[in-house]
Amino acid sequence: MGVSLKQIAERLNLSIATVSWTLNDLGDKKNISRKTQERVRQCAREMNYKPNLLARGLNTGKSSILGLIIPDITDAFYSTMARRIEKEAERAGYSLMICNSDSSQAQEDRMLTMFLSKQVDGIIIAPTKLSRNKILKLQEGGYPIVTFDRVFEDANINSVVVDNFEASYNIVNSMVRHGARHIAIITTNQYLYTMNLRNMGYKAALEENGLQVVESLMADIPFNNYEKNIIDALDSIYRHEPKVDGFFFTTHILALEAFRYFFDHQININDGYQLGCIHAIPALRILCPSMRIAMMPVDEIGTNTVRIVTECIDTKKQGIKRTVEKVVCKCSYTDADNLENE
Amino acid sequence: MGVSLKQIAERLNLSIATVSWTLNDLGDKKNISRKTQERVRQCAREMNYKPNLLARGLNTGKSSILGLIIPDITDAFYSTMARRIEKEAERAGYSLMICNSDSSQAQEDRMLTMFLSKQVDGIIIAPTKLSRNKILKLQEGGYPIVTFDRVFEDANINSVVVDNFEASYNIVNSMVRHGARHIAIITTNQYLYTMNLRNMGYKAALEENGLQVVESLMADIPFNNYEKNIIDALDSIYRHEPKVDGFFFTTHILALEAFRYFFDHQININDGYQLGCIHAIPALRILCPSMRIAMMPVDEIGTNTVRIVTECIDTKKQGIKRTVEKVVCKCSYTDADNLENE
DNA sequence: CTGAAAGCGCTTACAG
DNA sequence: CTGAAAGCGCTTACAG
Repeated sequence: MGVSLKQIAERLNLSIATVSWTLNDLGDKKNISRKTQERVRQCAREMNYKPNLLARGLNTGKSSILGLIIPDITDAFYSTMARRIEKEAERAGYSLMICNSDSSQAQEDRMLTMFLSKQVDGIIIAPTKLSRNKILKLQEGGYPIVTFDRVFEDANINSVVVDNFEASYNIVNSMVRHGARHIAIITTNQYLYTMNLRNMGYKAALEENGLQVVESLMADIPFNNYEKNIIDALDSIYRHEPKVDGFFFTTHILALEAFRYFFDHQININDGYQLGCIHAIPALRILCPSMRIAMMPVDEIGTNTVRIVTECIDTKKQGIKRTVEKVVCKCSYTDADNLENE
Repeated sequence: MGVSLKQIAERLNLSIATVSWTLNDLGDKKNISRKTQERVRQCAREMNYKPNLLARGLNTGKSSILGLIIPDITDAFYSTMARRIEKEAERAGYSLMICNSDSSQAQEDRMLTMFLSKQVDGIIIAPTKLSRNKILKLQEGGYPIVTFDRVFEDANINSVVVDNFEASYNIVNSMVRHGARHIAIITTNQYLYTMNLRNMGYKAALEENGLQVVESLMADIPFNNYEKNIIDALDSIYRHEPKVDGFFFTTHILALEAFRYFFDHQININDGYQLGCIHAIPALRILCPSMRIAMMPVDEIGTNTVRIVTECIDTKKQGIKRTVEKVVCKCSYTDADNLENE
């Protein structure tokens, strides 16, 4: 094991308290002589002292760790989110534990209990639908927790949300205005509230523009084995709706996968189609520079989730905290402007 | 705070020890009556008892946490590695803390000390060159630590390595055999041993095939602001070596970025060029289906890093542990065969 | 069959 | 100016 306060204290013939106070910069406040403080610091350096955070945590009841639960770190959206949240957490004096839930409730449950056992000070989570009750109970018990991305319909849970309806509406509306008449929508995990909103935004935009909502243009892809499922879905769309002239992808993962399909089937998607996507990864800018994109505000979401959870930790005050972040809808990946200004 | 063993013990009029043993499945061994055990379990369930892992860790000297330090979780290679390692760690009974080092030694240092303070049981790290001494010292002190990906030249540190020289050699050799005569190589962080090996593999393949190593075909991109730097580098290559007919990318990040350049400059890279890349992401299969790829064995690396670090934890025995994993060099992304069988 | 007690390495009132 | 001591919530010899 490492060096303990006790060892330093013994070496210097001081009490553990004196050493602890000095090393925690309470020396002046505790009226410990500058000379003693210097001796302590010197000795700690020599012995390469590192505080045992388990002991400290046990004592203070704080671990200085925040827990993050996301569906899948290999999803570029979540990895950038994780990075951002790590940075914010660090600034607030916390380190971050990241766990994947695989979008499975069982797994999410296990991560949640593990975090609680580890005495994590607060939890940030992009939850599956089914965890709602558990999360709600935690929050009601005064536990600092905040949801993002896959938030719930009701407003009783701390959350950082985004207007998914509006984002979808704006994208699809713009596609129509630029000439698309038969726009397909590709969703997955339709049961998620978030996804549902995107679906509704799509429908609203069509109806607003006097276009029909056509069932066979709407594909919901089971996320399990989506690589195969999307092929079937696109096949079906082309079979039933050969005049399809637009695709609205509700996640960048499906968009990328669709491009594989277009490529394999030698469909020149950059000609005669309007495309739109919720969020995007850099590769998409190369594959389809003209795609309309509703970019998730990663920075704002990151900042606010951490802010909310730390606020919950600091002030034990109740009350639901919820912020709504602006999605930037752009005409293309590189475009700086917001679509709404069209 | 949560429920403690003490509270359960008081409620049931038992000792803390009895409760602890029962809940840790030592009841039978300790000859605690089945009836008592049942009462304890029942009560724990009712009170929603969750063990405080800080306390347990402080006591046992084990945190059951492994630390992972990687340069950047948004890099697809590292995120898949992290996922894999998390899974393996879990199977071995550990949870994983992931930290980004940003390839900065200062940051890496801080993460390392943080992990030690948190009493992490072992560390897996893709290190920057400069951390060598620190890591070596830790290992010599008996601390379980293993490196991967960015390993060091000497063999004194536990590591899971890959034959970067051979991988590069095979890729470039195949490019030449398929007709390329002026192959550019794009590197970054050339100072890393790993990168250096890739560079040497490239040179060896050229020389073996009677081709000259041309300085102006070799671009080393400073990773800071690589998006801009690669543009300058490619500009320079096309200026000095207009006959360039092949590109060997030493990382998939640079490859993707180069495709942006090719696209912006309307260079049809799928015609008249031989391409090769170390590792790849799915988008590349769409952008350039004919690219030769040396795929990093993510699963094997993940399995072995965890195996080595847990072995170090379990058996305190010394001795350097090192494994060399096979890189699969393929003719194209979807190709199943190994290039060597050509 | 079960308990009393020490100890893991800290922090922090309390005391002088 | 500094110390003795309790306690955070566990585990685990030791004892009966």
